[in-house]
Amino acid sequence: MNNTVFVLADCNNFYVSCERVFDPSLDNKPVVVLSNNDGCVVSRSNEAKSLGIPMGAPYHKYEQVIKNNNVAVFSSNYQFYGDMSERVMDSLKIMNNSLEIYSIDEAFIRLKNPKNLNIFNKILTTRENVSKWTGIPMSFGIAHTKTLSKIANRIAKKKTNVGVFDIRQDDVCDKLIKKMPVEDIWGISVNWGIRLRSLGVSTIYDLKKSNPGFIKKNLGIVLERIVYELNGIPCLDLEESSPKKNIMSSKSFGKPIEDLKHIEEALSSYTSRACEKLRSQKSKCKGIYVFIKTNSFQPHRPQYRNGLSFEFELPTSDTRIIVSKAKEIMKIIYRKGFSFHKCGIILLDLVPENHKQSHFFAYNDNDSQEEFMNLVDNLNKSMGPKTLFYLSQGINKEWQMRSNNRSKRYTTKWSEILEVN
DNA sequence: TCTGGGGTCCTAGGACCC
DNA sequence: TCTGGGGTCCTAGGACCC
Repeated sequence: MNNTVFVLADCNNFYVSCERVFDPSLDNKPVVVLSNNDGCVVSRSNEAKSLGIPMGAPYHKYEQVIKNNNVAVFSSNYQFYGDMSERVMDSLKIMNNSLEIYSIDEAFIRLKNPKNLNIFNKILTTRENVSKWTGIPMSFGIAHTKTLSKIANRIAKKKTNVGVFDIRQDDVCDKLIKKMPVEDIWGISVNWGIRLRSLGVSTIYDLKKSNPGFIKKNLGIVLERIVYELNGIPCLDLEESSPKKNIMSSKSFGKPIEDLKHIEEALSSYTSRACEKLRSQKSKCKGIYVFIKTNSFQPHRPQYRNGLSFEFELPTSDTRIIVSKAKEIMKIIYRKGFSFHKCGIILLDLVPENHKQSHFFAYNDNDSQEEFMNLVDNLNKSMGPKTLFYLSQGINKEWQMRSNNRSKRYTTKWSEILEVN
């Protein structure tokens, strides 16, 4: 048996928990947080889960249940959640060096040579400290591989009071996973569940006992790795922060839009956001992909979708260059007479910003461009997002997303700081 | 009326080469 | 008349994740 230990740390009902930190009257009450545009339910308190509101449910379908049960409803407030996430991750980092931030509310911790350590107690302390420092409740799963730590985490969340579960004992593990469906594994969803079941594999234990070669032949290398991981043989290591390879920014509009001018405004705004992210990870992009689509949830309406990519002569992170090219592409893919629902941009093939592959013919004015963009970024950082923005993003914003119940940005905006009376 | 947004990795198949 | 086999690279699309 290998000696490395992986711990998956996961925030409980993260967005709801964030809201509760600044409004304790929400404790023990049903609470949901909606996606952008108030579209779907993306975070639920345990009380809301008990009411049968599923993850990802369209809000409008559950509006009645929500009203009847006095469920508190919040629009998503990503500035706030992002900041709370940073606090949680920083807390984890103080206590554990090897950390992989896997998503806004999850991180893997790797403990090397943990022989002389009482891991369970160490993790209990970690959990207490995060709760004390940030107010966010977490669950922890301890195991020999990442895949098993995910399973341990699920058990910690559902079946323990302390929020920590160690699954390293083989007999303990086997007993539990005999009762768990194969779809409870990280990386196995409905589709693969169906194929596995057709091969006679229906529980996690069944998959653990499968022949890796047979699984590889029938389902590919990803599933084969999972079989090894279930047996305590790590195939996945910590992936310490690597820069993104693509950056996307897209949103559905607050209402259907036909006018090219409004679409261009929205696109400018999303592009500008994508470029900020690009520069903040110190990258440039070699190309872009721009797309537009009608609402596929309304199949009786005329449907249209299109997208087109473009490659720059030189990698760039200049908002002005990227916005103007994105708008050119939009003019090509746009068609008059459709009600559009969403558009977006993906920045492709990102390279480090100092990777200056000079092009013999291309005009190169990088330095003054970079100075200008830095100025804009710094100003927006210190004075608040969108202090300075491009006129092409529009003023009236016909396309602005719906966000009717957003809480205050308690931790990132002075004007919205919590007041105690 | 109202169904999110942002990622990663793998595979199959075509183009091309020797 | 005969028309291989093996390799690489690229891309689109599928599957998964939170």
